[in-house]
Amino acid sequence: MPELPEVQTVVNTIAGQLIGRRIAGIAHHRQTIIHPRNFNLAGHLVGARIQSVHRRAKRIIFELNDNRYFYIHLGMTGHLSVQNSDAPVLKHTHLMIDLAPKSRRRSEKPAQLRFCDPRRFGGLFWLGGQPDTGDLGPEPLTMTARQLAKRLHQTARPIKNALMDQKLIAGLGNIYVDESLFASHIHPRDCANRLSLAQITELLSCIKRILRSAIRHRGSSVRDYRDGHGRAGEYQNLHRVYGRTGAACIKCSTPIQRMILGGRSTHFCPQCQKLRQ
DNA sequence: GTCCATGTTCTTTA
DNA sequence: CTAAAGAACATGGA
Repeated sequence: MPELPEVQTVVNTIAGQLIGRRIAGIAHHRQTIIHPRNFNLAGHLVGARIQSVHRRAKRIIFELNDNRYFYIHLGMTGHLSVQNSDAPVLKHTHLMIDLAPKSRRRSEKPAQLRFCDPRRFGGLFWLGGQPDTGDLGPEPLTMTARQLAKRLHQTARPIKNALMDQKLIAGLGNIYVDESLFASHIHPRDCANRLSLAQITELLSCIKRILRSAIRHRGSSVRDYRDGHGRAGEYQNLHRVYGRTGAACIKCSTPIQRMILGGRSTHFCPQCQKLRQ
């Protein structure tokens, strides 16, 4: 489900409904999606107020009023939304956080933040007082080409694998790496440390343009992804290589090829993205 | 039954 | 030591 644009869109669609609200209770949760295991979630959350909600890489970071933090990762199929407490509970809903009413008006219906995740690759991660776990690379949207070049030149991995590495650059996933490499005419298997500064400058500029456009289009709904209102994104209609195996390249009509790199499907145009090695 | 899936982490292999 | 490759997690759709 979620790469940077999708996670940003979820934040954009739920933050306003959460900020300033007190957590009144935990209605239901499955312990295995809570980290660390056996963490007393209700004991730490109930009574706290949500101060801010923001995105870091693919994580949705919640700041509580007493300077404690946790984040929710959507994994591959996670959905996060604010719903009325009497709304039907979908199968695979693993966490429901009761929100205290915003006002005292009796007409306001009780609401819950709900986390639903069929494959359970996602979860809630308690951070305590330290929001920066130190295991993530820079944000692509604020990174400089020099910064990216320095990091890429330290590894001989294929550029596709390097860009998927959250410690090297944080927030990209399979869709946006493939799309960015196509846009910058770089073969996915080109060695990261053999790319020129000019190529990396172009690559980063494509990454930024594509991510911004994807956020404007509220993410890519290929399969499972929905925003905080349950609404699909639109950027999947603008994919040029991802999921287009065998279809004609939008620039040169050559059939888009698919190969496996880093254990993931990798889509590219063999004509527009020549291997330079 | 088969293969595939927007992610991360751990283990095995080279 | 490094890094590549593979498996694992769990569920569902084509």
